[in-house]
Amino acid sequence: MSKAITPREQDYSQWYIDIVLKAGLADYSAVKGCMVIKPYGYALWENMRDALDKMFKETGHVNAYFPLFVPKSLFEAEEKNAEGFAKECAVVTHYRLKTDPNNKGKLMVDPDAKLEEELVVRPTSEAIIWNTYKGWIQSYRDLPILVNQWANVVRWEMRTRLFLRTAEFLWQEGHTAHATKQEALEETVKMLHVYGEFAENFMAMPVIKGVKSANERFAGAEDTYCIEAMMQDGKALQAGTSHFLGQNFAKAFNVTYLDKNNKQEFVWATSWGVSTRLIGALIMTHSDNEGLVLPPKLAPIQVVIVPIAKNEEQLAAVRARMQPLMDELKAKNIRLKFDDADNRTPGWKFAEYEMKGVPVRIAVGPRDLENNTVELARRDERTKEVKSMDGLAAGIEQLLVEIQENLYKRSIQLRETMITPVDTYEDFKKVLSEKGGFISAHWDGTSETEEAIKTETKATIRCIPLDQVAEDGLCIYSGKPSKGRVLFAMAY
RNA sequence: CGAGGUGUGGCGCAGUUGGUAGCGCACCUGGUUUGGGACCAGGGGGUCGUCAGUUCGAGCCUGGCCACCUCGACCA
Repeated sequence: MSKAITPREQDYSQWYIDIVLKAGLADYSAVKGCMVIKPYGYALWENMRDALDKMFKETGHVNAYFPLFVPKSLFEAEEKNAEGFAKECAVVTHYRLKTDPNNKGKLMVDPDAKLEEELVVRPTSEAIIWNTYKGWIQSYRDLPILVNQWANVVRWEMRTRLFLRTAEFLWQEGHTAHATKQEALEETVKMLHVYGEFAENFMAMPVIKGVKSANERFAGAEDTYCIEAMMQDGKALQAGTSHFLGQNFAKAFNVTYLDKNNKQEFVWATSWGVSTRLIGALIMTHSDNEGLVLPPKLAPIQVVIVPIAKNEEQLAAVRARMQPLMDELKAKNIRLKFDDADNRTPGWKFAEYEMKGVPVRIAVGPRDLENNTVELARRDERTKEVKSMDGLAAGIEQLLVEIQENLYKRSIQLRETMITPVDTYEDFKKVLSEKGGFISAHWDGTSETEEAIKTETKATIRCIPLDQVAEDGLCIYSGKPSKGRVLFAMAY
């Protein structure tokens, strides 16, 4: 592994790629656009997944699993959804290979094994799930259905980026069914807040909650709510979405229930999801030129102990001295690694764990054993100090909390500087090209205006913030009246 | 899909006028080391992306093909 990563200032894209590869999160694979998530990256995802899963269950959801394949006839049932995804669907047409008679040792698709009906590899699961829900729902007593699934999906993207947009990715998708519009709307917003809370509390990543404009809405949704995060380079990243699907899927799949008055009604739906893209968001929110920076709540390793020893006896002495501390930390459920690998020097390990974003590092050597101290280093601020071994476990526990808070504080400060209100299109273009970030501006509410701005500047409306203040103004583009500001940005 | 790039040991790369493959890191052994990516000595490991052509001889020349990456277009 080479030593340096490309500095952020020099080439942000390359910096990001370097972090992903050199921190050992993921690798390129033999398949274009698909990545291998390596153990360290997967451990990070597992921590995210576990925290989210707990939050889903606390809000009454249960997990289930639906098929990877969606028969084409089901996939196309909800027209807007199908159209929206059609261009990026992988399709299974055959179910068998055979040896190629003209090419020894090679296989070919068996033309006799053509499927009667093509199977779409799910880019999202609304279709297969709503086809299933049809059989689950007869009465209002069957509602609500609050199901989530952890799964992989495939979207055959032209252009991929590690974690941010891969052809196959891991995610969770919640699919709920409700008796009333009101309840479905409440669910949509509730899950948006779950995502917001996860982003802020666990990822230490500030997000803006809002609603998508019609142009950016999920195909098949009545409304798409989202959390939008601001990356260090001034580009926005959609970090999670929660969709109010109305009765679109219920109508497409004829999912109805009998209400208390024995009246047949269509079911109301929501769906919501976050993906491994969050790992990309995490990287671009906190990391620096030394590598990854991870919030303690999600870090696979929260504390690493690097022993410094000239020989086996010294190593044994360090280990013995650290054992009580390690026991204490483990009792506090702190994820810990004691790195006694003898083929790496301490200096190498210091650099390596900084690259991997481990929040707290402890170095202990003979000098410390003598003085009853350790060297304690924190990744977020890259500072280190000598601390007494006495009361260290509690101090470390506190430090992890402090680092978590500091990362959030730091990123929200940066984010605040990245929201710029503008009142003219000239200023809009100027801020966009010179500074980036979110631009808060008046918009007349039409798709035409949004489209025109996108064509001219590549910026899109990231969201209409939920906390938008009522303010009369004029659309920066059309000059028509507007009742509040929306957020524009260049986006990933 | 457009532009560019790259394919040589696990990784990163070099390879001159064509003469039968090398460097750094990593790995193995031994020793010295270890407080910010250690050092010495010895050692193992490569059908040079693929197919064809030119040639006595191809990593190198010619042509085709394939793969992956980057940037852009596209993208809920």
